[in-house]
Amino acid sequence: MAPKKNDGSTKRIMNKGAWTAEEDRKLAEYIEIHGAKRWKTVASIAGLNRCGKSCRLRWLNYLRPNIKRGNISDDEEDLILRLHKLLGNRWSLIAGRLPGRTDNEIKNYWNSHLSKKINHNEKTLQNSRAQETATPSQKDSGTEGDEEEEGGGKESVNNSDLNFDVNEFFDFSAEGSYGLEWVNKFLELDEDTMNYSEKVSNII
DNA sequence: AACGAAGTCAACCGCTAATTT
DNA sequence: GAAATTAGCGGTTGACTTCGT
Repeated sequence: MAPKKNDGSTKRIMNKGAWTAEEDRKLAEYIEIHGAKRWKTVASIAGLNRCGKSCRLRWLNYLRPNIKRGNISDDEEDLILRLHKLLGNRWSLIAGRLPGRTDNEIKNYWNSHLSKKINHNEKTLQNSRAQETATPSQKDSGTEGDEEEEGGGKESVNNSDLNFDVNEFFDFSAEGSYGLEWVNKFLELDEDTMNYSEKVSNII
């Protein structure tokens, strides 16, 4: 039998849309006591006429302690750009390396700010390249700038010259540590225009 | 001041993966 | 091992706000 869709197993009409302060309070109170698990029961026991998914999302993106909101710093932006280049649209992984930021926030920030920025940069890059073609020079180093996207989807990074399991390689299970060592290591290497294979062998 | 376009962000949806029974 | 349930992810939507005319 196919798994039931969502958790809307009952015919009850659930609340949708923006959360009220009262709902927030109930949810936070419940989680404080019982912990953040079994979202379906959280919803019913806490007296929230919401589906479990909605509760989970609200907690993770808004009510959870230590959430940073707004004002993404230049450093954070830079990190997002670089991580996205490495990981693609794997927002939760990117968010995991930015303490206090949520995947939803980063995804939104990317879609509304950074993607445009990148498009703009690519255009200017293309223009300058077009001018350079008058004097054909060094071969196009590939990657940089034009790969964008397509990292997401499955659990692997597909670059022209590299295909590996990101989770396996970087051990994202080290939750909470926010260890940025590997990122820094990678990003240092990224400064050069070396290809991914070189990066990996260097990290190893 | 009014109105439409563009931008932003919270929340929902559909799906897969992981876990439990 | 199979089925059911739960958790989590990324894409998308829609309400609200800001900006330009």
